[in-house]
This record gives sequence, C-alpha cells and structure tokens, in this order.
Amino acid sequence: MKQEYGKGYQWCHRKIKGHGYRMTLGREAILDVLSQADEHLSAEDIYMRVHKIYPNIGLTSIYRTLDILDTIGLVNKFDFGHGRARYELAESSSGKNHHHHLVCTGCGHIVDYTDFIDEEVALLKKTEEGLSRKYKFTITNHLIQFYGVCESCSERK
Amino acid sequence: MKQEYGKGYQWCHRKIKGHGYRMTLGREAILDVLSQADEHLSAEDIYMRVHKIYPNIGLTSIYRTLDILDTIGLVNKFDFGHGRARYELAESSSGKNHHHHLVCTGCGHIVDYTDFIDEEVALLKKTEEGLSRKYKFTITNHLIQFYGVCESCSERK
DNA sequence: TATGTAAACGGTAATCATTATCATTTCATT
DNA sequence: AATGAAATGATAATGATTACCGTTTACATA
Ligand SMILES: [Mn+2]
Ligand SMILES: [Mn+2]
Ligand SMILES: [Zn+2]
Ligand SMILES: [Zn+2]
Repeated sequence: MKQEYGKGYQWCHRKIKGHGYRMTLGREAILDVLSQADEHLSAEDIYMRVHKIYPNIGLTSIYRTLDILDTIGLVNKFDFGHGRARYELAESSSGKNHHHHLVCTGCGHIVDYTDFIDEEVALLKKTEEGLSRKYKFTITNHLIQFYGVCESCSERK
Repeated sequence: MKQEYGKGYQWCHRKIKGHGYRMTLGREAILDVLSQADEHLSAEDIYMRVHKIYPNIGLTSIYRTLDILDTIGLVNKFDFGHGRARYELAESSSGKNHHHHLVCTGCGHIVDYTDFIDEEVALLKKTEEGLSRKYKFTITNHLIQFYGVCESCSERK
C-alpha cells in the first residue's frame, strides 16, 4: 500500500505537515490512488478507488483533500470541458515530467504530451516575464491545452 | 442597434444561415450585446443586457444561442475557473486580434494580452503539426491561460 | 501513556449553473 | 393562407460541488 512515488511518500507527508495539515489514513489513501493512476481521475473516480482500500471514506473528504492538495501544489486540478474536474499528481510529487494535454472532443480521451515541451516552457517563461512586468501580475501558473478529434473518433465519422 | 462589428452583421448573418440556422431578433440582440461588451460576459450577464433591448428573451435561449455560436465559431466559450462559463465574440466576427488570457486568481480580473502572440502562435502551429502527426489528432483549437495575482490583489495583502 | 483541543471526518442538505422537456409561436416556403 | 420545421420561454430536472453539523481523530503537551 504505502508505496514510493516521485519524491516519495515522506516528502508529501512533510509538505502536508509543513502547511499545517495533518496526515491521515484517508489522505494517504488518496495520494496512493493518485500515484497509481494512469489517467486523469475525477473526484468520484478517486472516491470509488479509495473506497476499496479504505471503505469509511466519504466523498466530502475526497473533495476537501483534493482542494488542499491542489492548493499546496501536490496535485493539479483540470477542467477538460466535460463537466467535472479531473486531478493528477503534480510533477514534483509524481516524478513525471512537465507536460500539457491534448483533448479529444469526441470521446474525451486525453493525451499527456511532452513534445516540444522545452521550447514551450522556454517561451512560456519569457512570456510570463513580459506579462508580469507589463501587467504587474505575479504569475503562478499556466494552462495549455489542445483540442481536437482523435483517430478512432474521426473514423467513426 | 444593428451596428457594424468585425466583419459585420451581414457576415455573421450569412454564417448562421450557412449552417442551417435562422437569424432571429434574439440572436441578433445577443450578437449585438457581445459586440459592445468590453469584458468576458457570463450567460446571465448577457441575459440581463439583452433583456433591456429585447425583454421577451428567456435565459434558455441565451444558452442555446451561445452554444450554437460557439459551435460555428462565432463566439469563444471560456472557463476561467469561477464556476460559470464566459463568452466573447471570436476574432473572425469581432475584428479583434488573436489573444490569450491572464487571469487574476484573487479578484477574477482578466487581461486580454497579445504580447509575444506571434511567437506563441508560431510555436503553437508547429506543436499542433507535431502532435497531429504523432497522435493522429485533427486539432481544431487551443487554450492558453496564465494565472496569477494582479497588483491591487497583492497590495491588499 | 493519558488528556485536551483543534483538525478532520462522514452523512446529509443545499447550492447553482446548465440542460431537458414540452407546449406554443415564429419562420420560410409553397 | 397552409404546411412543417425551427425557435422560443417557462418550468422542472440534473448533477457536480459546497455548506453545515454533530462526532471522531490526530497529535502536542503534560
Ligand atoms: Mn496529465
Ligand atoms: Mn478575451
Ligand atoms: Zn476520441
Ligand atoms: Zn486581482
């Protein structure tokens, strides 16, 4: 159960406590489910998976915890336009590379891509600096998504 | 009322009819409100403004029309993370330049920026081609947003 | 190790933007 | 004017997320 992922369980634990939160069995289970997920899970997806290993969990706690984890940067929350938020472990905690998303508007399939990511990130950095200066914003985050139709969706006419 | 904007009312009219839809007073009023808007309006914002010049309009028609206009590319629909969708006239119909958004997570203020847009668009084009080939996607759209804290929000501690 | 207290919890009800339904009206075409 | 399709507005339904509240738990302290 308590497996290692990214910078590891201990690192997440410290980060949570460092922000004044407690580490509980429920939170541990949520991190565990996220670390094993290969897709971008909704709160209810997470609820169902956590429920198997920790049956007492309530959906409310899932939302509460995800909100905290998003706030302190351990998870990323996304809206891919399907009416519900989706979550993934952040790079820092998952050990995955920085990536952006390609979304099929037909079936909802999502591709994590890292192609051109270095160029993208370089331009983003430059843009952030420019915008920051010009508009007096402290920029904390960015979002890049491409939308289109995947192969099987376009074959399905 | 029926004023000129972007490629003009006639152009929008033709585009709507070209997709098999009818041009009605309500739709005209919605386009009119959008063309005069200086912000990114929610469905209810639009409803209230249209209601002044066309009191019989129902909120349902606002949603229906916006959905159609989004689908045929006359308006863009955005989610800036405040629980409701926001709309703006698309470049083609508004005459505005291609731009992306800078969002203040404190007060919700949104800046349209065009800085570095040529470089951004060039990279996007290249990335789109690469992703398209590699993942067999027909890419139709992209989304770029920066999130941060505006000056007055950071002064307000 | 026992205890006090704030944090976290689960269940339930409430919220609220968006959609579905459906009877009525309007439009384009003849 | 008659016809059928598209559009409309009022209303109800939906569904993800949040608010509330009484109970339980984690953990700093003694
Ligand atoms: Mn991802
Ligand atoms: Mn804009
Ligand atoms: Zn697809
Ligand atoms: Zn602000």
